[in-house]
Amino acid sequence: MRPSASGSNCKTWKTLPLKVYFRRRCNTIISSGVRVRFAPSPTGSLHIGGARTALFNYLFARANRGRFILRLEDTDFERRIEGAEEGIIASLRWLGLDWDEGPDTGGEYGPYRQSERLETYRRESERLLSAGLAYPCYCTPEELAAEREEARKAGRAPRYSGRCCGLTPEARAAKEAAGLRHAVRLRVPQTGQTVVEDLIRGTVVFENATLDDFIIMKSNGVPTYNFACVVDDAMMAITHVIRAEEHLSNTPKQILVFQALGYHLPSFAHVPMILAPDRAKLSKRHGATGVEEFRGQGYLPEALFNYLALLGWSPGDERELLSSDEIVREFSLDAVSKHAAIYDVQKLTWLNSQYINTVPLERLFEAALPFFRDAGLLEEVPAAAEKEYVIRVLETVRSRARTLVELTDMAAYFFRDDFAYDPKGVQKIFRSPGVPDLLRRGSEALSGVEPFGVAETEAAYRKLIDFLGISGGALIHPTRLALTGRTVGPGLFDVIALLGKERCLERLRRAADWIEGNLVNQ
RNA sequence: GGCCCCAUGGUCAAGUGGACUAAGACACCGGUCUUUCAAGCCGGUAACCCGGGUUCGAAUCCCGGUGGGGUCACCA
Repeated sequence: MRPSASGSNCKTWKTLPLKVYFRRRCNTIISSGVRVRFAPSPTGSLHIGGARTALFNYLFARANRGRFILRLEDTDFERRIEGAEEGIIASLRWLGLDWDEGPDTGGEYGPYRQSERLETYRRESERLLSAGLAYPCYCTPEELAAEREEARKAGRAPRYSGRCCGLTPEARAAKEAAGLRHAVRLRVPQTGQTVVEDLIRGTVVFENATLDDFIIMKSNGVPTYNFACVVDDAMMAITHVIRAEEHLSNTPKQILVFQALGYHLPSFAHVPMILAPDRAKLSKRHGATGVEEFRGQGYLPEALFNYLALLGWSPGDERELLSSDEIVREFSLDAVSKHAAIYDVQKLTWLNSQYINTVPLERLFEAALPFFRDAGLLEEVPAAAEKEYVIRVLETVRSRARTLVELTDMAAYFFRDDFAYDPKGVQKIFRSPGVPDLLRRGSEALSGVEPFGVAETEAAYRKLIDFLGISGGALIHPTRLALTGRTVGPGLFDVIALLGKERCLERLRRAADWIEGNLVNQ
C-alpha cells in the first residue's frame, strides 16, 4: 500500500491551492493506471523474439505513463538454468529497457519470482477446490501419456478422459489413504464458448468443448503456467497482457481461470511472432538469435531497439531511424501488425551502420571500448590523451564499419605495428617495379613536413607526384599498403596525419626493406 | 489431425472502398563522387496468394479454397 494513498494525505488535498489540486487530479487521470509485465522463464538466454515482446510491453507502458513489471516464471525447476535470470536481466538492461517493479528492483506487488509465491498459488488452488471448481486428479503422468498416445493413434484429439472428475469423497479418501499424490484440474464447462477480446486480433472465439479439464497444480504442489500466470496477473493488477501470439491458444484456458477465481479480466494483446529466415519459430539451430550474440557481434543497443520496434510496428510513415524517445512517443498497439515477421539481419546491420555513423563520438567510444580491449588494442581505460586519439581514429574509420567488430578490425593498425601486408595487395601493388624506391622518396617527402596535418602532408605528396611525373595512385596505393597493410581504408592523408610522422616514416622504411627482402628476383 | 491466427516485392512495411499506372526502407543492379573501399547522392529491377461474391468502383468488405504459422504436457 502506498503511504501517499493513506486517508490523512487525501484530506490535505482539499486544502491544497486550486491549481495544484487540479494538476494532481489531471495527473491521476492522465496516468491511466496501465500495468504491463514481461514474464520470461529463466531456462535460457533472451532471444530477439522475447526481447521484442519485452520491448512492446515497455513501449506500451511508457507511452501510456503506466508501469512496466518484470516477473520471472521460474516454476520449472528441472529446466531452470543457473545464471539465466542474470543473463536475461543483463540483456534487457543492455537493450535500454528498465522496469518499475521486478525481482531485482522490488515493488509493492512482490515477490516477482514465481518460485517465491508458491504459497499464494496453493491458497488460490484451495479456494477452487473447496468451491468445487477444481478437483484432485490421481492419474499418473504415465497413464496420461498412454492415453494421449492411444488417442493420437486413433486419430482423435488428445483430451483428458475425465476419469477423476467424478470421484466420490470416499474414493478420494481411499486414494489419499493409499498414499497417492494428486494434481489439481480445473473443471471446464463443455458447452458454450470462451471469447478472447484481443486488442490486436479482435474477437477470437473458442468452443469450450475443444478444451479439457487441464491441470492447474502439479502433484508436487507447484502450479502450471496457465494457473500461476493468471494468479500473478490478477494479484499484480496487470491491466494489459501483451505477449507473443503463441499464447493465444492458452488464453481461453486462462480466462476460465480468471473467471473461476472471480478476478477481473485484463485486456489481451497478442503480438505477432518473429520467425527465422526459414519461416520457422526461432530456435538454437538458427544460429545467432540471442540478444547477447548480437551484442557480441558488435551491434549497438540503439540499433537493435530501433530494429525490433520496426518489426511488427511502424510509425506509419517513411522514417526508419527512430530514437527510443520518438518510438515511445508514437507507439500504439493499434499500429501493430497481425502477421508474423521474418527478421532480416541485413536490415539490422544497415541500421547499425547508421547508428555507428551518427551516434556522438563519446557514445561510440564507450560502446567500442570493450571490443578494442578484447582485440588487445587498448588496455584498461585509456588516459585522456589516448582517448582523444581513439576518438579521432573512430571518427575517421566509422563510416566504413557496420558493426563494432568491423570497426575494431579497421582501427587495428592505428594501435599496433605488427600487421601483415594483404597478400593481394602485395601481388598487385608491392610487386610493381620501383616500389621500394618510391616508398623511400615518400618517406623523405614527409620527413620535413611541419605541422604534420592532412593538408600539409597531402601537399608534400602531390609535389613529389608532380616531380616524378607519375599518377597519384602510383604513390598513394603503395603508401597505404605500407602504412596499414591494407588496400582499402580511409583517405590516405587522414591516415598519415593521424598516425603521425614518426610511425609513418618507420612503416615506409620497413615496407621498402620488406619488399627488397622478400620479393627480390621474383 | 483438431482448434486458433495470418496472407502487399526476396525481407521489413505504408495502405482502413475512389487520390493506387500500389509509398518508403533493407538487399540486389547501374550511375555519380573519389587516391582505394565505404558512406553520401541519383536512377533501376521487383508485390496486392487463388476463385467467387457485394459495389458504379475492391489491395481494402464477405464467402470458399490454397499456403504459411502457432498450439494441443504434471514446459513455460
